[in-house]
Amino acid sequence: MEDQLTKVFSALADPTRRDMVARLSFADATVNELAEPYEVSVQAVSKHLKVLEDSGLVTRTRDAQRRPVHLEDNVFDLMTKWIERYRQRAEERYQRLDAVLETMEPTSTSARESDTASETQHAPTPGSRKGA
Amino acid sequence: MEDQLTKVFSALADPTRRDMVARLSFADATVNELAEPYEVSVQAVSKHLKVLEDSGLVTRTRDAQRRPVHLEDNVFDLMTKWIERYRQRAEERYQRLDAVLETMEPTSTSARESDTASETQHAPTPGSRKGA
DNA sequence: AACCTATTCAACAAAACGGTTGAATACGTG
DNA sequence: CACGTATTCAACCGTTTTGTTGAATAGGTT
Repeated sequence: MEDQLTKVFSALADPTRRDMVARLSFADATVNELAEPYEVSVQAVSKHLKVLEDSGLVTRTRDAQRRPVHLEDNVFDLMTKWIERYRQRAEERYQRLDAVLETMEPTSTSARESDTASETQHAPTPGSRKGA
Repeated sequence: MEDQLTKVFSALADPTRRDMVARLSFADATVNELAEPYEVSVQAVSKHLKVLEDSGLVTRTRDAQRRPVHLEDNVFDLMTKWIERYRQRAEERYQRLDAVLETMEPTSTSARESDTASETQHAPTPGSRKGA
């Protein structure tokens, strides 16, 4: 898993991790502090933190044997930009009312221009392949 | 996995799925159309679609033996709301400059009010438990 | 030095994920 | 009706994820 967008989205795809982010939005915290309210081991929380860190959502500084975790707000923009881009496009399309029609009979208006759509990598090169 | 937020985030945590959403923002498409550019089987794409559908990001109508997929823009708001909420809070905190200090010595200003943080469910009740 | 605390590393297991192939099912058409 | 196309279901498989426990590392404290 390379790209940051994937990392950020998967990082937030976990309720515990989202809750940690929520709490970190108020104040930095140590691993132990963060682990306290959850019913999982500190090690598990440490792993969650690693995921968040790898995604760029949090950073860790050092304070003696403690490693305070800090929420990095800038990464959020990455997501909102992605979301807004397509949400807007979908909305526009809806407003123009083509929506329902263009599925069945491309009316020249749009239909086939999905070229620009691909987010950098078009063929996500998955594992093997059907005829492989 | 119950809550929609989790479903939506995990749905978008996959590059292929994000690309499908991107393409669907231009026009509705059938499973086969969607599968075409990728190097995976149609069945795989069908599965991806199911994930997107379960998350509420897309809906499927019926047109003879075809099942056109339509992007449901409204779900995006769910995410942006969540994101904005905490990004804003983190930003505010940064601007007040408490940020660095409050980790080491709670200066009465804030530090412990993470109560409101928890997103509905505080204890995400994971699998078993350490001492179980 | 001996010890306690904070955090991570390592090995392991169960479950989820993403893909595959083969067989259904649903529907239009010669 | 036989057939072709579109799509899904089912069983299976390798990899990743999430959690556990036990041991290691880092840094204060007495």
